[in-house]
Amino acid sequence: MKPTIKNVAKAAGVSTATVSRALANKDNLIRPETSARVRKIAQQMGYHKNVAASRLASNITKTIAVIINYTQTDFWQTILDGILKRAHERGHKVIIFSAGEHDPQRLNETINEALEHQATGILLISGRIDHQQVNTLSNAHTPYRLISIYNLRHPEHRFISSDDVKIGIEATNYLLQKGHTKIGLVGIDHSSTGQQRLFGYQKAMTNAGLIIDPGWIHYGNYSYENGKELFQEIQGRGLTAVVAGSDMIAAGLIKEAARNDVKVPDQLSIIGIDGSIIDEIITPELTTVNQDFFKMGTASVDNLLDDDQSLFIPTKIVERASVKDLN
Amino acid sequence: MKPTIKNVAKAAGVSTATVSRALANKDNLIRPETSARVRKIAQQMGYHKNVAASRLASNITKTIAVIINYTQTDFWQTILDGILKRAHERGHKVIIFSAGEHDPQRLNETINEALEHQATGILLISGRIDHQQVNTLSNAHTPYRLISIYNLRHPEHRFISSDDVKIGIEATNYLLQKGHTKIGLVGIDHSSTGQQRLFGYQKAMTNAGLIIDPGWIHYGNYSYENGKELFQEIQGRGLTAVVAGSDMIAAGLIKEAARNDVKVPDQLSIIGIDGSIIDEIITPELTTVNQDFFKMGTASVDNLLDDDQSLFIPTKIVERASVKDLN
DNA sequence: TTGAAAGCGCTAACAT
DNA sequence: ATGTTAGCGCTTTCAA
Repeated sequence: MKPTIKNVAKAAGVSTATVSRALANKDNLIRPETSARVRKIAQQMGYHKNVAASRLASNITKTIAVIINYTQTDFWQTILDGILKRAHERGHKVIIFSAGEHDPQRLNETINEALEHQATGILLISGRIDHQQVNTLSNAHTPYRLISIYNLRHPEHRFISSDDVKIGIEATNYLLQKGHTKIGLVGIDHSSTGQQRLFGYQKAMTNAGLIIDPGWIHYGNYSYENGKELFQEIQGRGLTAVVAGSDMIAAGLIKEAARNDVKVPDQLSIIGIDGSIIDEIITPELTTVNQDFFKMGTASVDNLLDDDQSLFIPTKIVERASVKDLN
Repeated sequence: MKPTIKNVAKAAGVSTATVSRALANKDNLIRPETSARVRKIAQQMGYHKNVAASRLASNITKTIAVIINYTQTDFWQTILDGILKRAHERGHKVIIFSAGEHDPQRLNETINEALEHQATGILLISGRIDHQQVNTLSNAHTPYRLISIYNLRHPEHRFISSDDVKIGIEATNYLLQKGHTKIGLVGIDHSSTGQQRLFGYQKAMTNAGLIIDPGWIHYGNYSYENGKELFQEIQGRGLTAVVAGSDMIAAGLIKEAARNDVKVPDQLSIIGIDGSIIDEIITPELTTVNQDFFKMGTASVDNLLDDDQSLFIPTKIVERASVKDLN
């Protein structure tokens, strides 16, 4: 049986209150010698406080629950880094719940688990979420923020995200400025993020007076494998440039292009949205648009704890999106 | 104020016991209509059970705590995947604690946090750990397993790991069979893992009757950046082949080799230990030794819950370590 | 099938 | 500086 505060109290010949004080380092409420002695005994017994009981009694948690609904991409890893750092700075613990891979049912369960933990607040990192799930969150009495997903028609759901419409516009404009007119969009998904990027792409093309051939747009799941698969879709359509929905899609496209003797960027320019740690590793030809994911993490913590409004993390795409020697 | 079970009970005109039964789906102890009615009311109120109180009262958790002490490499991600899958299959929740990056102090705190959570057991994924930390774990009254780190001199500390000595031997043998005699070992660290790999390398070289020049061995931290830095260390030593301590190290070496007009594998053969998702992406020249990290995750859960002995995850290095067109 | 009540391990007044 | 005690919100006998 695990030792409880009572066992420690008895072993030390003091009351449970004294043990509690000693372990909580309430130095002004306890004699240093007593405190030290109690702590030593507790350690010897291998005692660790029962956080459930502690929380129940004190009603304070200082814990941020993070839900990761992760996909093939690893963009959440850097976000999590940012969250961990800032949360630690602000004296909060972070507890992470994983909701499997794109499984709505499990995401639902996981949201409930997180809610049950009575955390200070919940951060949900997800590429996709449905109505019911957001409802569960908003009906509960726990502050939450959606990271990297938003719907401007529902301003009541606070979010922290990159401005995907802007990203779509800027990535497309970048290629337009290089003189391209037949530009494809490959590998976006049907979620909020994908749709906003699509919207940005359409806006930029239309602004430039260009007509988009529906065959220039191909959906996917942001993964490397999918990038490879999608390469054949853009063949034989006269495209000279492609906006890839993610850096992994771009990597897959480039890989397949090489296999098919299509020279990048001479015959086909590819610009990838979303940078990650593999930026430079993937291939020398590709440098990706790097959203400041880390900052997204820190901002999320601040936004949640300070109860601020929704926030777009500015991304300086064009400056960073240097596809080297592109045409 | 968040609704409690009392509020729900009052709203439904029943006792708290009935609410508890309804929410726990104890179908044989409650009339279906009552149960349904109570659950509906609870949902309308946005009620979520307080998991702290629940655990305190029932004294069951069915939760596995995972501590990630992550480093520059991302090998833990696949392990975590395996853990999540198996834990879910076995009806356990997983709660993840992050211990920052190679910070002994924080790792210590995090171990304590995990211990306080009264989980069924603790899985610690780490490349390095010191004596004090393992002590904390073993003195507490919670089962634990060390993942990917072990010390054969301390059989009391259960682990799940690849057999790094064997990996070192096989990777070196692979190059020996190709006819290399001047083989370096680059990027291993001073931890258990690194030392076992070094031991394997030494054993293989000695077995082959070769003398190791101390200048052939270079320590590092398994990261891509470090791989690039270490390239200069192996220059001008007459090496024809290198065992890289990790796939990221190998990627860094290859990148720098290219910058220095050293042809891989014609002038220098590089074999990387540890595969990860970036296997194929990094460069066509490199395919890495892929330890079955996912299996390591699932095995860890089983091993912990079934209270089995320590376990080496078999790795079929040679079959997988095809460095294409190498020499 | 439901309710009353004890108690899980801890914290925080309040008392001494 | 330390002890006593009343809960925190829930589950679980035991009774009805």
